[in-house]
Amino acid sequence: MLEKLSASKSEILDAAAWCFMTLGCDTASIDDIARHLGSTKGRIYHHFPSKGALLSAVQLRAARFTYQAVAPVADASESPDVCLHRMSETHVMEVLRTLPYHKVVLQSYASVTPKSPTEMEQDLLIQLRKEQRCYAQLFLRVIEAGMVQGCFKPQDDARVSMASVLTLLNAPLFWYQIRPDQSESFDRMVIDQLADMAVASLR
Amino acid sequence: MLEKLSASKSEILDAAAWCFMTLGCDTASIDDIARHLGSTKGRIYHHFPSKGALLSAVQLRAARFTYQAVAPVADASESPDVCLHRMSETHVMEVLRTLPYHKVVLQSYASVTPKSPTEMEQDLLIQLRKEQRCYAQLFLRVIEAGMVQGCFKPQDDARVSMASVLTLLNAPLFWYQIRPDQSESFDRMVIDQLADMAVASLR
DNA sequence: TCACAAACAGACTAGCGAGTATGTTTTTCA
DNA sequence: TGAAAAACATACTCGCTAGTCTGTTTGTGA
Repeated sequence: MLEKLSASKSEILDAAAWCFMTLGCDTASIDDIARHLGSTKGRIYHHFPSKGALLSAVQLRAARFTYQAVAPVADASESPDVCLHRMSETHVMEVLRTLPYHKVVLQSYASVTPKSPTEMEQDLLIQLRKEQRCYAQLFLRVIEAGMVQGCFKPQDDARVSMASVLTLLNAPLFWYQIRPDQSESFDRMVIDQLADMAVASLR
Repeated sequence: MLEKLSASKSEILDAAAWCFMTLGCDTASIDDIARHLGSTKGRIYHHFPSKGALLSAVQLRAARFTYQAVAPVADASESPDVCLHRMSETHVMEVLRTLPYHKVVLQSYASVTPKSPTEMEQDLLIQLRKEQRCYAQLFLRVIEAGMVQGCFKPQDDARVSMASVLTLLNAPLFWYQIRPDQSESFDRMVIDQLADMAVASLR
């Protein structure tokens, strides 16, 4: 779960996430990423066996960013609505901090069927789905607890509620722009408003 | 706004939307779409000048599907929360009905920068953004009205609320699967639940 | 300091896919 | 009914990119 990655590898992932975000996962070429690094493809293919593996590594890292941030604040002994509110704040905060990674995940969420996936790339995809499910469970548990305890309105399918809430919390991926004038107050406003909406949507 | 399109052109758009959805906008080739139609690229290039134009046409049609469905029920003389609830129901219903088109929009929402856009493709993109903004205005107006009248909680930026609500209503794009056993009741459940959540998230 | 491996650079190939150019069929209409 | 245009089919080109192969540099440990 926590394989440490070298500085060079991490740098490559950052560049890949950035290029995938701005150009699109398929449009961005390995040469684009290498150029953005100020080096050549030799460096990339030395660390990653294929483009698909590189893409999966970016997505995997995105999932782990949010998991490592949110898991510590998912305290089951607390009131579910309070707990969900802090989880939501933390999630949005982390998404804004590591935006390129999550925009890549967003892109590849739509088209689920790669054309000719390698055996190993298939395994990476399975691993990715597993960790994503694991992360979603954090939210599902607190939402179900809230429905049982009565602070959330009971629904036919709590998984629909969970998925919808997570989508709501990821809404900034569609319109948030990284600007030079990183207005701290704007971020704070977005975080608060989305967390409020997430909790309110379940009442 | 309402250019009638021939039966053949419409059929091509359906096939393109399907292939773009299942294979991805960039992965799906013109030959893939032609094969799915039981014909060859000649037919497609006779109706559309380029792949980018075809993609834009799909996205434009998606925007018009929802607009034509929702605009009639956006009654400003009504209570904003009631109005938003019916708009939300209608939106989700239409999205589920024309799912492939909207999944294509979802995909191309992430990567905003095509590599070398033609002059004409640029114009199509501008036209598309304009109609999308126009559709979003329908929701923005009723949300702002609700905040003024007091049935919605006032926020710093109503546009953030609007964008988040629309994202929430599009949540099925991430997990809804077209199945042979189109359970009508499941659709109804999803529609109701999402519309409820959308209105509740603003209180 | 020397061997050896890791970490790259640079040139090359092979295949895929967008777009084109031209032929063929079908429809339309005068 | 005949000619012209629309609606396709087929064969081809050409650029781009993933992946490879072979050199070259930089650390690293004995």
